[in-house]
Amino acid sequence: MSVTKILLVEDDPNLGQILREYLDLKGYTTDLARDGEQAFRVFQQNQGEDSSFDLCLLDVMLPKKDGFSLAKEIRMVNKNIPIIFLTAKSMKEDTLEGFRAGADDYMTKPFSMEELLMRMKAILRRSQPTADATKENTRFQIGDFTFDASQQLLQRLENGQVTEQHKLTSKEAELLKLLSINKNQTLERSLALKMIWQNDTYFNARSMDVYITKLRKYLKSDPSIEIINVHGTGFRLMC
Amino acid sequence: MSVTKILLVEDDPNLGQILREYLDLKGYTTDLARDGEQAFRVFQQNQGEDSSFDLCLLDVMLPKKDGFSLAKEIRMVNKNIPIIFLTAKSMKEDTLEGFRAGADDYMTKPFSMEELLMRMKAILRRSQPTADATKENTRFQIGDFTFDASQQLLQRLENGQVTEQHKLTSKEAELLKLLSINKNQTLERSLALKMIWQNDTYFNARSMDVYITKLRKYLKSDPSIEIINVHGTGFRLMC
DNA sequence: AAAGAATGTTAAAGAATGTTAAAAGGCCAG
DNA sequence: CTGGCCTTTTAACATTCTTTAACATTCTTT
Repeated sequence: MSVTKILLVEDDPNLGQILREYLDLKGYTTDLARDGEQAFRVFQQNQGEDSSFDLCLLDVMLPKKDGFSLAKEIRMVNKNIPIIFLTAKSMKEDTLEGFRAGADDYMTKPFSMEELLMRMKAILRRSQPTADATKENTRFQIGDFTFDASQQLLQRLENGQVTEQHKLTSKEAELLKLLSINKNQTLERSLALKMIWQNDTYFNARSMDVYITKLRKYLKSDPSIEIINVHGTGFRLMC
Repeated sequence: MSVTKILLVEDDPNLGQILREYLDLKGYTTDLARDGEQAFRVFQQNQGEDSSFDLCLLDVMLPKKDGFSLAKEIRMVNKNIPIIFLTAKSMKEDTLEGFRAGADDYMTKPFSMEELLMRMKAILRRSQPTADATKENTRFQIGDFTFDASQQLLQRLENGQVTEQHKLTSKEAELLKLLSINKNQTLERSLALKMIWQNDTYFNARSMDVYITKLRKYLKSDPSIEIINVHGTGFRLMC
């Protein structure tokens, strides 16, 4: 990884183009997306490859999907990637909300491109050493179970012996993966729906409930594992 | 390293004291130095030990040795420690110079302490790979009862035997957790409402009263436990 | 002591979730 | 192309959670 790749998401064509040119001039490779949904598609396509992004610059106000939601989804796929918000709003609530979503920094418009560059460097300097931790984790430990998300395989191991094994369907595996990433934390319903079913509707939500029941059955043999419901919010995998 | 240690360098006694108290309140251990030379001495003395600092907050304008020079010297001793500048000057030249000296961030006075905290957390999260938000304290002792907030499980133990067990709902658990954190202190109604129900309205307050009744029922079997009401203020868990 | 507000308690209503089974959709071998 | 098999969605019914309503009691103020 010699070239640093930036995902820039900005709907203002003017600013987007200028920033892109500036960053390219400074030796970065920049991909520019115009809205939140497009951005997430681009991000996912590049993820895991040799060509995955090193840093995200996200406008907060975007068409189709706002920057904060986008950040949450990106972090779901890659927990470590640095994220900087570009925002016209300077209200405290917003900045705090942004940091909660896992931002590393933010810039309030209008900003100096030099300062942006300095902040990017400060963050990249810190995140480079961990760069290999960026590689996507597809293996999870869940109580006695080992779950390989890419193989969609869930195995129970008791002193080295495989005592139980389930081949999961794609939907089962995707849901269990999201739960595993957020182990011991609440996975928001709407987030899971958008990640797996693409949109949050009543029927998809019911479908998800059916899958929760299935996962509970698979994991039943280890009583220390539980998928608990947080009423009105989502689910939490406890172990 | 369970406690995060901060080196705070600020010559304004007022601001220094306030910041220190705020950070201590938030669970950090803070050392306060008044000038650049003193600061560097304190830093060196703590370096290398188990008790070395995790982050520096440096005022730029300091007696005896300015913040930028101090930062350079500190970086000489420890290349990785995160540094945040506190500056009254907002001129671009200065901020750039600061970043060149190896800053991770800077705050222009006057700033919000909350925002400072958010930025500190963003930086610490990245520099402490082991920081795991899942492992906060969630176990409480309430009379004969043990309450695990993350598992939402309330058990009565009598000489090692579980004689009673309640799986709490999310709302029940959140409320009992707040009460437990403030054990033998008054938990303010409006605080609990904002934390659990997001806003303080008449109906949410009544809902909370219903939950208080439920918790009292769960805890009834140990007469040494009481949830008392402080009229017009809130509730207190006594035991 | 009386009035008004705050709290205590129970029950009912409505919404969310749990679970099972049947229907619909997709894929592949024959 | 077509029947069987697997996956996913929809339907139906059961259960649980939260809020709201209603009425009782307690507290504070006057």
